[in-house]
Amino acid sequence: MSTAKKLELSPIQNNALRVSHLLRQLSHPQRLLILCLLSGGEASVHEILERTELSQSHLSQEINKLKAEGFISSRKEGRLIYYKLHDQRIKKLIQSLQKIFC
Amino acid sequence: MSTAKKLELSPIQNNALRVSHLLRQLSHPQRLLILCLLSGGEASVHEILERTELSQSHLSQEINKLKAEGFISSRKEGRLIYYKLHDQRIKKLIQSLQKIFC
DNA sequence: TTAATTTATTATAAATTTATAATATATCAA
DNA sequence: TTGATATATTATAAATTTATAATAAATTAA
Repeated sequence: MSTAKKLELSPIQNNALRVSHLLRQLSHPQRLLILCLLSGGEASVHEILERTELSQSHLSQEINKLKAEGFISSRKEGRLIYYKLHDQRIKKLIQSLQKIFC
Repeated sequence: MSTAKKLELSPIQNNALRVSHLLRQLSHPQRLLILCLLSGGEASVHEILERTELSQSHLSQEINKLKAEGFISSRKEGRLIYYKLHDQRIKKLIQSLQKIFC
């Protein structure tokens, strides 16, 4: 049903939907910050925790969202978990944002 | 008070806040579409209405938000109101998005 | 084994955003 | 002046997002 509805959309509407959905993830300050940090390379959850202003639990949830979207991927090493950017388009976007706004 | 809090933030936190806030505006499909349309040049509310999937009232409200953020500006001509992109950074961002995702 | 550390999960309260309906205002044409 | 058209405003219901607290699970060190 929602699939059918999506298929009815014009290509432009569809693009707007796709891209806006993805931008929603970047529209939260701490999530954006996480992606910026990771654009500089891999980091453990603990390292990210120190550089964002989130509680442990909250950070974990936000990381989950980014992972669910396929933006980041993880690697386990002992009891640490390292995350890194997984989507090249997101990497490009972060770079564009830095170029334009920072 | 909230000002004081903002001043306490590190420059990086501050950037994340600024930019995420602005991305929030682009993270709504029809708002993003409006900006994309306007990146192709001026358009009247009525023209925008025909190319988005919003009610008249809803469109007006969304346009208001974009205007309040300084993303777009208006010009009145008779009973029509024309809007156009007002922020060069937003224009650049829309172009980047199109390049990366479309 | 026990305790400490690192990360995830679940439930939920609080805040914000989105959408709808009703109404208002301004401009023009007849 | 009246009616039609274009746009804005206000109130508010509904949906979504964000944040907090409590708890769980996995790993390592002692």
